[in-house]
Amino acid sequence: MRSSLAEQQETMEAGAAALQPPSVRQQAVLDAVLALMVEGGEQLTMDAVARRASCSKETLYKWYGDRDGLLTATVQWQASRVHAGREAVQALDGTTLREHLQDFAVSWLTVITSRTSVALNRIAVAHAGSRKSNLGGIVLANGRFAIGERVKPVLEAGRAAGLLAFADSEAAFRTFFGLVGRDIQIRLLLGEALDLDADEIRRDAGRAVDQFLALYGQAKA
Amino acid sequence: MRSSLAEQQETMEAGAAALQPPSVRQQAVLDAVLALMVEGGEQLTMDAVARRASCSKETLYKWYGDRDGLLTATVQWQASRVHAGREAVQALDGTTLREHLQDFAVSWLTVITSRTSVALNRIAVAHAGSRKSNLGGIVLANGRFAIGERVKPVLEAGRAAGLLAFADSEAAFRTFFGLVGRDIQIRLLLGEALDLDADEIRRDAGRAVDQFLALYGQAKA
DNA sequence: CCAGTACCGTACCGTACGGTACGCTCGATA
DNA sequence: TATCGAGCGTACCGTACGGTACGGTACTGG
Repeated sequence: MRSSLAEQQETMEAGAAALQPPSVRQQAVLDAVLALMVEGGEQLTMDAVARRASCSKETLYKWYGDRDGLLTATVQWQASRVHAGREAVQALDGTTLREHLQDFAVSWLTVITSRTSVALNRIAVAHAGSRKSNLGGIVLANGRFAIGERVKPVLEAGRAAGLLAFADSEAAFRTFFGLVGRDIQIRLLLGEALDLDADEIRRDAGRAVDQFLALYGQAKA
Repeated sequence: MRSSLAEQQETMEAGAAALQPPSVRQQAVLDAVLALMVEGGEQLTMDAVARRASCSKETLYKWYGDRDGLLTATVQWQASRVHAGREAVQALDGTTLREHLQDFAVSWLTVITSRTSVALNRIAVAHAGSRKSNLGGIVLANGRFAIGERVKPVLEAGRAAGLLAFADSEAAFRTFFGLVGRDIQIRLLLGEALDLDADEIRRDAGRAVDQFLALYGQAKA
């Protein structure tokens, strides 16, 4: 008996890339799930997914094992296309450092304010309450922690170039994270409307970067 | 026909104080709900609540109208005992300003890391997804916004005393909020263990206050 | 002592939803 | 053309849970 996708995932760590990427048809199913999550009008039931994806429930169960498996696959599918590869960090000067940080801040704000992210995080948070199949862990691994791992090398390169001063890059990153996100994510998750356009995001990101550099920058920056 | 508590609440704005505080027995019921939320082992069903509170389901429905009414009342009950009254802000010097900010930071961190807050926020976030009865709004009003309204006068007093410099107290508060909370709340909501003891909270708060003062403090501070 | 009220405990109802079974179609392979 | 597997649509099952009904009990006011 061929092992189902669900069984396959069980042995994996949260957030690891899927061993076997979903087929095109499977991607369409997962996109249907995302669409339903985002619209939110309808309950996210297996029937609704099947109807939306024009597939049978039996297929859903064959592919994903159970409802949790489907949700997990959806979260991973979304995660798989969010973060691009990490580019190598070469020598930095003050300007490029600032640009890098600005880019991170903008893309992070863009992600967390997107309807998809809000919907997905809501599901994951709700799920984290009732244990079993840690969607929360996957979301954290691909969100907060993934960006941390991408930002920290930049911070360290900044320090190596004498532009930044800090002892612990993790702590420095967390401060950056706080300055960028502030109360935005929790307000969105709790249902506030609060939509930022690209301009506001850029300004917000700029302010956060300025503040971060004010706290951690060396004279040279 | 006497209007039920649920109907009574409908006409109120999110987060306003209850017109008629719950009776002692009703408080016990709401505490039972909170206890169930925090333990999380059991599903939060009306049956479970009735069993835990040793009351009949019929009574629950009489008092609260429906499940949402019960949840709403629970959130408001918890909110009602979280925030103490706002003390008047008198003249500030650098030391007392720092103390005030430190107190806010400590109490905010203590709240958001408490199991009760995490459980309640999870419920509210989940609820915010499916519209109807805005628990999210209530939680926001009594959490994030309530503390904002308490902190901003202190910031303004600090500015009046020449200790702080900022144009917009809301923006300054949001920075403070971000520096204090960082990634803590979202990590907890998404299920990370991450328990801070009182010492860590105090250190964290101190760091946040230092950073805030570094950004907004005037020479005098 | 009697009515009325509040409320507990429990049984019950309806339905929504997770999960399964099955018949049918369609495309691929021999 | 016959066979087969993948997968769609639909019907079905069991159960959990929101909500209601009702009998029994204890307390209160007359």
